Amino acid sequence: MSKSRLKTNLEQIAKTRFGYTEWRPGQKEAIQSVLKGHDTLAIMPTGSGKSAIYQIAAFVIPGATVVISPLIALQRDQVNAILNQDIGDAAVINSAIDSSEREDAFEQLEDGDLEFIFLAPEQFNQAETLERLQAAKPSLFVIDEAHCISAWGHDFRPDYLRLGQIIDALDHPRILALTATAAPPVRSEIIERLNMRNANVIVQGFDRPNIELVVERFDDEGEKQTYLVNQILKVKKPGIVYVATRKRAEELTKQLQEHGIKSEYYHAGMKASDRQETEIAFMDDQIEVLVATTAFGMGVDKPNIRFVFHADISDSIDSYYQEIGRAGRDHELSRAILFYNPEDLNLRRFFSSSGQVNLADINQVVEALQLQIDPIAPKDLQSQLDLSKTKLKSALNYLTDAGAVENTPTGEVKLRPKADLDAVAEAVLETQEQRRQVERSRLDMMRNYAEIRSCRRQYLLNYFGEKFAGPCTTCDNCKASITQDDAKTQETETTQHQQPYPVDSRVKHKSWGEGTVMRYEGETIVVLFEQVGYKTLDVRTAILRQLLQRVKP
DNA sequence: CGTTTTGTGTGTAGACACAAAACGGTGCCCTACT
Repeated sequence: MSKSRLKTNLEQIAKTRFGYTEWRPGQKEAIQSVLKGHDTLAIMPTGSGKSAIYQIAAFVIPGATVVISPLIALQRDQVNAILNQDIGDAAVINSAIDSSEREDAFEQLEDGDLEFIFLAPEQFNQAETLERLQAAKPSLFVIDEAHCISAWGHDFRPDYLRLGQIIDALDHPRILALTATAAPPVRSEIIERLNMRNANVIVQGFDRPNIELVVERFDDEGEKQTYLVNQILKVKKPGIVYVATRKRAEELTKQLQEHGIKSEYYHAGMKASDRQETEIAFMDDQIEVLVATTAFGMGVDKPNIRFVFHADISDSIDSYYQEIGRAGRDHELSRAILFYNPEDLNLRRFFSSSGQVNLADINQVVEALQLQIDPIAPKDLQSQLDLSKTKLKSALNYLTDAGAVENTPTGEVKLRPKADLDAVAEAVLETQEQRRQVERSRLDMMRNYAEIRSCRRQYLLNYFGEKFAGPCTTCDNCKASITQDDAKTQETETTQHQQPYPVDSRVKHKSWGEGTVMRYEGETIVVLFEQVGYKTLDVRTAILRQLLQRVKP
């Protein structure tokens, strides 16, 4: 197929099947990358037609398409969207699907009558799922919301880290990973964990200039709450307030209702039916202010959200940007205010170190594995242990990374014969400690955002690897400095500071080990070290004291 | 780390002080019970 024919075909398909009159930025590029045979990671904002990328690619490439999606509700939405178009049949596989429907879906997939099959990574805990997909020989493997690999894979949903093995066991169909938000280190992890080959990364602009960025700082929790409620009363609605706990969600909602605001809360402790009802009411403009934990938001694309407030700080810039990005999809002016009390960092620190495995957990798993001659399924192993399913899986992932455990494609595990088990346990704990450090440093980056005096938009965009010199004129810091007339000269100076270590180059620090230069912030340089996470150094000191050495990659 | 719940001691009835322990966020899945 010649290039021009491919182009014409794509345009025709987009027009006739999807009703597209023109491409949105990055869409065609991503589709062409997949069609040319590249494993592709596409990072594009929600509402920019990410779904159409895999739908069109799947339509053009012969053979079935597997779509991994984290939430059953999202899977349902996607299937419905496909069934409303004339691009093939689609089905969902999950625990609510009974065995005959499941059987039908697999058979149709194998016979070529089903183009799309949607499932969560946990489905591969049943060996049958992989076997049936192997028989269907899918040609395209899509991972929607791919940042979940990095965000959830290490503790909360460890099956996300096994997707690479699944892909290999399927003889490596083309991979298409999609997400709205992924900073450079997250991108690398997605590529690595999925065993992507010849990977193409397509990134669309991150800037959302219609969202005003503001941080209000408090040292007294009571003052913060009062001010927050006042701001909610004043601001244009509808909007979302993110809080850290379920209890705060319920309390704040009650308070807002007493002020006559149409407010409801949303968190994972609610009945599924109530959650759904609340979400629909919010989408339908029947709720003015939704107070929610992080449970709310994935897949939500409501155009007229006028504000996203954070009553408690997020655990990372990644989470924060994703959450505020739900505001102003209609490109109208919207506000993102972070109500910052440094004490709130403690709860985030607690969350980021929970769910870890300790030495006793690891020993338990290793000892149980030593008694096994044949590979065993984790769920059979669990009955012999005093560990939650998630912790066991997480421990097994760490043991696999340390080279002590071998995984069969169907997910059974076996101890490697010659492993030095004490050394392995130590290595696992060290890897985990490194991860904890990196998580901490991600929270530090979030704290920096809250405390920074320069352009907040510049800080956010640079975090995602996008060049933006600032000032933006719509964040609180830029607005404050416009009145002071030195703002502009200051900014010019910052951008002209010396940058002796190129961005993306490798450097070595004598106590922090090796890392990658992420960005410059004024007179400081930010490096992401594998072992200790993000660190900010003064550029001049770094040079004078030779703190950083350049390393060849 | 901070807040809330549960447990202990006192000294004989109920309450009160204090200490210790538990809890705090994201969702698949699957099993046992209505």
